[in-house]
Amino acid sequence: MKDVADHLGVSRQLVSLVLRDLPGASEETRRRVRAAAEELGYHPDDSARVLRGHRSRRLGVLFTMREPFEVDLVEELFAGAAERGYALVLGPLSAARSQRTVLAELLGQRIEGLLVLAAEGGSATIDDLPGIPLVQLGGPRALETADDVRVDDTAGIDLLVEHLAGLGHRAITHVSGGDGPNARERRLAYEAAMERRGLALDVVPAAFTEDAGARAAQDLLARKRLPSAILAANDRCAAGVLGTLVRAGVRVPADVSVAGFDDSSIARLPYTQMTTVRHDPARLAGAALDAIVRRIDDPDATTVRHLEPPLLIVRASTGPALAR
Amino acid sequence: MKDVADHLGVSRQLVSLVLRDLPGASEETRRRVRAAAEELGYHPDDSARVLRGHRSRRLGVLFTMREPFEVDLVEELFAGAAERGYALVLGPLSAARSQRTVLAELLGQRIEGLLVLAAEGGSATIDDLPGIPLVQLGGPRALETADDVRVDDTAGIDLLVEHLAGLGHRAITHVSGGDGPNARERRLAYEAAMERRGLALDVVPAAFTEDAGARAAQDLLARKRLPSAILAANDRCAAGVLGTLVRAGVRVPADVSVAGFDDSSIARLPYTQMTTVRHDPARLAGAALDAIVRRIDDPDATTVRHLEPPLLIVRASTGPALAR
DNA sequence: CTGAAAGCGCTTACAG
DNA sequence: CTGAAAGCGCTTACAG
Repeated sequence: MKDVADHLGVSRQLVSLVLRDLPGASEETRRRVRAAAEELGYHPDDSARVLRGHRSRRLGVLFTMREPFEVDLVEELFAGAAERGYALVLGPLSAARSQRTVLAELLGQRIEGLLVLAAEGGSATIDDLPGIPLVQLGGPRALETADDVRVDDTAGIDLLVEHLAGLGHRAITHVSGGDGPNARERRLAYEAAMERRGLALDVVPAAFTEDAGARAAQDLLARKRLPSAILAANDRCAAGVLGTLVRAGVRVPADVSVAGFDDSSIARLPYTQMTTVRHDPARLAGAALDAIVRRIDDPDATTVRHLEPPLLIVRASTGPALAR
Repeated sequence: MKDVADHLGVSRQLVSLVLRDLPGASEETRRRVRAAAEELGYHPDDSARVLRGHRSRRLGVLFTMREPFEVDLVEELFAGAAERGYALVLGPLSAARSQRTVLAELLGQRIEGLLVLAAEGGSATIDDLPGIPLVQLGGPRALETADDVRVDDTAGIDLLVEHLAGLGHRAITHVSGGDGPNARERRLAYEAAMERRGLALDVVPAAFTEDAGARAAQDLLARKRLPSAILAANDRCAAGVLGTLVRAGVRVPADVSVAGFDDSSIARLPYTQMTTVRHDPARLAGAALDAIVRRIDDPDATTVRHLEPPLLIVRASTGPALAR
């Protein structure tokens, strides 16, 4: 910073002012300072800024890079955090990097709040968080006291059952998410929606992965008769079901309709064209950021529970039921 | 740190010593210090450490979270960097975050070296890097002077053509990666391998995505006659080809064999079972880290060019050619 | 706008 | 092992 200041013959705090967009410098001076910083390849040292300022203006994000929908959310969080004057510190979880390890790294970075997306990570050990605010974005609702932003699972499943029943389907099987996050809510919503219509329940336990969907489809293929429609716990699972059925010579949707949940990129592929339910990652990210900023500003604010309404997306993987 | 020291009645630098695993404290003392740090929920401030030390021991990574193989590499980089005493600072690229923006963030974190994975990002503007070492890990070879670690594309394509020709295939179509990174190398390798065997070339330009593979498959389906085998530029593209063919009623591999490149998770799905070529992400990550650490320690070291040999993985998407 | 000063939480070096 | 000191690159507050 001194180099930039000396280069222009101005003071260091003038440079500091300009680069932080604070008032106290003319337009002309700002332009010159910015040009000089650019020319000298100067980048302010984040460590020094954080160390000196009483606030880091950093938010930590616990998530899984392998989950496409979590990556969608993180992209939106980047944009939303910047708008609100915060930087994001990524804490990607994996088999080799436990929640504990990643959390220690984030705390070493002096984050002011934590966004927990990590569906699989579970928030089990998160209670030893040293008093910084935490917002759960989807995933298991581990902390009753934390702010919480998530999709309305029940409404989403209702939309899908309504859609399938409207197409004349009565034998609708749910390939569930097993023990996964939100799996229970979705299964219960399926059961309630079916019972409300007087339709028989059929649940095949699986998980939120293509592999689990493929295994469930094999189980269904081994039966005397396939269901008329299959409602999978999420898109990845639905893709496993669909891929396996198609390779076994079953026509989708002529023989069986298949629907997913999430509207992730996998649902939009030309050979998938999956009917599903969309929840807008930008809206979810915005709600989560609003919640955490609010909590940082006022630790005693009342707890937020945001339920995002889903939207039905009808594509080519569902069609009218066969009369039989 | 002072709190921890006072809690035990020891000095601050004793605590500092122990937490950095330096010599100068007894085992018993180390145990007590660690226990007290744990109890008080103390996490050393990374900003202070970096600011004070003359080295950050941080490495930046430019990559794309949506590319499964890049995520595989990043996971391995985390482990490898820790072994070598470095921390990773992630710089995920996306439509909303340009290379310039992300690079500025990484430089603000005082990274000592940069690993560029970002296949799509291109290293176009990277020449304005202020003198920190850069290693390219796959992707376009933008900087002739930089260390470079990548898969041996030519050897990989050779293995696949050899495999298909050995199964009796003669009409082998290459669905290419178009303008994508490494696409040209792979296409040239295909052409050379085919010509060496006296086989006719057939290249359908596409890209490294499922969508592009699906479009290419539609083009092939519109022809009077399908090729006997299809060699796609990568697994994602091959999955698009395979998914589209299967939905059109083509049997794989009975009617057409399909092969990919990368051995990403998509190739291992039960309804894909793709023959492909594997390059070990752990080995690639290790080579890239060795290169960057070497370059940090000795900026004048000779340029590294690491070509990782690939391994043929035969699965169920390829089979004997039909006699016709 | 400038100039001089303090201080964030550490690490480093040194005398004891 | 302790104690006292310096300093990393900034931000903040203040008198001019």
